[in-house]
Amino acid sequence: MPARPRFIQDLKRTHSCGVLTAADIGKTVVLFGWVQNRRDHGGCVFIDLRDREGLTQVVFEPETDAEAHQLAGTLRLEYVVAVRGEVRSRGSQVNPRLPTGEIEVRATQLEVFNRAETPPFPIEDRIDTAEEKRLAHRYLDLRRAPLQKVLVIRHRMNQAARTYLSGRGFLELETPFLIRSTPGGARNFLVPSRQNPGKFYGLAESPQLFKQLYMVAGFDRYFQIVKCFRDEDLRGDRQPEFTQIDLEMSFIAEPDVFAIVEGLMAELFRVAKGKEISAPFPRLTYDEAMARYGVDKPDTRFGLPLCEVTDLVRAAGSGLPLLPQAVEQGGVVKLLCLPGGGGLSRTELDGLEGVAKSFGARGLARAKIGAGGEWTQSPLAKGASPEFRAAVGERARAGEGDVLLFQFGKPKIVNGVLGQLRTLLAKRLGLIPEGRDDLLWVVDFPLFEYSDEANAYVASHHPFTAPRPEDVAHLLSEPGRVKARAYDLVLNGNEIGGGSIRIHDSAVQAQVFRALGISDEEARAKFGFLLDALRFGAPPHGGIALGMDRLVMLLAGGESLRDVIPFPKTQRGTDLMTGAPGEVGHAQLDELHVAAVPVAGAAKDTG
RNA sequence: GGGGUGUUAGUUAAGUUGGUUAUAACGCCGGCCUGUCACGCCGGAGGCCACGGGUUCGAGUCCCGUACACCCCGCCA
Repeated sequence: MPARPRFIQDLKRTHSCGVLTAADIGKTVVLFGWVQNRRDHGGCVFIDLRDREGLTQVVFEPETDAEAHQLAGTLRLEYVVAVRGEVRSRGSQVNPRLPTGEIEVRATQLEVFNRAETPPFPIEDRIDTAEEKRLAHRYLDLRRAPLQKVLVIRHRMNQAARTYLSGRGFLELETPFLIRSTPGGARNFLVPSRQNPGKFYGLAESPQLFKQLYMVAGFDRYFQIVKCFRDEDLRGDRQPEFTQIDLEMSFIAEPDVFAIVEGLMAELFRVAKGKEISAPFPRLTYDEAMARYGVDKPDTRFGLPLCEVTDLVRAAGSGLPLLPQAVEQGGVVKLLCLPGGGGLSRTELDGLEGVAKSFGARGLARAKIGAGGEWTQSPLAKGASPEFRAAVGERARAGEGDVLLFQFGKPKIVNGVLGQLRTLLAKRLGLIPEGRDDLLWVVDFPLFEYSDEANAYVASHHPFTAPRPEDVAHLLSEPGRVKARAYDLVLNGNEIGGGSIRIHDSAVQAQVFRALGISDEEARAKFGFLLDALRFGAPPHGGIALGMDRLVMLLAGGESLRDVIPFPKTQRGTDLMTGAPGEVGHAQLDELHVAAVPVAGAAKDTG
């Protein structure tokens, strides 16, 4: 009796588990995969075999092959097996929910490559297992089709970006991760240098300076799909290491960057969603965005604009409680008009005050407009004259039954609170149209922002961002009014990219450092290499970086970045699978010339 | 750094006013079953109620603290 052919050595995989159809009936096939499900009828045994492409039903019958049938009885979920058999019609018993539902494979040979312990959670499309448990066994979570689908889309987006940019003269060039720790901006992860006692590398928070140096070196167009590292507190849309599509171009201005990115976004939408988007994208100035939406990344898919009434309050005078005082102190008064009160109950509206406070508000004055234009349920009702109410109503286009939500005080707080309320209410009231995608550019950011904490101006983008030429004269005299040649790309209220035209003139760069309160010596010490580079013939240049993870999340679907990053960290930056970050021994620390300081109140030293 | 929610079997959840042996479903194990695809039927095992204190005759339940996860504010040039 001749030896049976062996799987892998003699019998190669002929098909994946997602492709067989009625057209394949009669073929002998070899499938490899995992046992998704088994239905054992004693006589015949059904197995759903799974690989990354899909599911195929395999049937084992004693009369077809007794040995395979007997072995099939021992199969359990997630066993890794090989099957050889004949593709057969299911006759009238098709499964319309499966792409391969017209056929099944009648097995003539079965081998178990590996058995599996019972998984800690089911390997199914829809599970409600705690994320904590899924992250601890991420390799099992990644077996599930929804995650595999996202990573396939992510692959396509990476491919599309490379193809698109390469086709337009961009070179994919690498930059170091281990760099000099840069002050300001995001906190760097530090890496102690064994060879240089007492010194540290910083992990690059972006390739910013190096891509500029590529421009100085004459590479003209650079791109990279690159990891960035930032040691800041995390959110659902922020991870300590994340990926950017980073690009930089020489001899260009803003419209050139916009055109390239608009084309790139069109490609990404195409491969991720099969959707065509229209370009150019609308442009909104930073000031317009703040005035109308309260944020610099407005979601324009719905209305609910903010409405400023500072001037009306000033004109109305002192009859009103609180408001005029806020205006006198240089504050602003803005409001959000909820048509028909948004259909919210009084209790729900009351609850908004707590929400507003969580966003930094001191309170949330509101007013419901009555039939005669009077204000009710409002602390402002008493002091507001009919004229004031009418003027406010007209400006806010408000009428009977509408509810006005007021904020007054410092613009930053007022805008922040109302801006966040606006998006929250839109979600809660279902105002966001399904399937709509709004892409837009926000431009003319301020070059500097005043930091109360630092008691000084700080760069709002980064210190290498070019000021608008007409503002250069004000750099030192009125830094607050200088606009930057910076731009953000916004998708549905999410910042998905940001960039700028850079400073290519060392004299301007020196002035910016001075405006930021960075002394020549300090600038020399920290960015000497860049200042030098700018003096040796730097071309005009600029670029942008797109947040790849966030893009995948928004285009492929996902609640958080953890759904689109294969091996993500928790909110505290830990990896529940590997246990990173972990403790290291004294010997390792000694070698690095580093000593760990025990945390106050910590349990004990396990060294 | 601050606010909020949660933690009960492998998984998801229930657990009343603090009171007998902590329930259910799915999964798991054993048996039966030749057309299932959420297969079905019979039987069984499985618990440090996150951890540490406290209140009480008695705590899964009440109080305090800790840990972990998630959401939000601050932070993210």
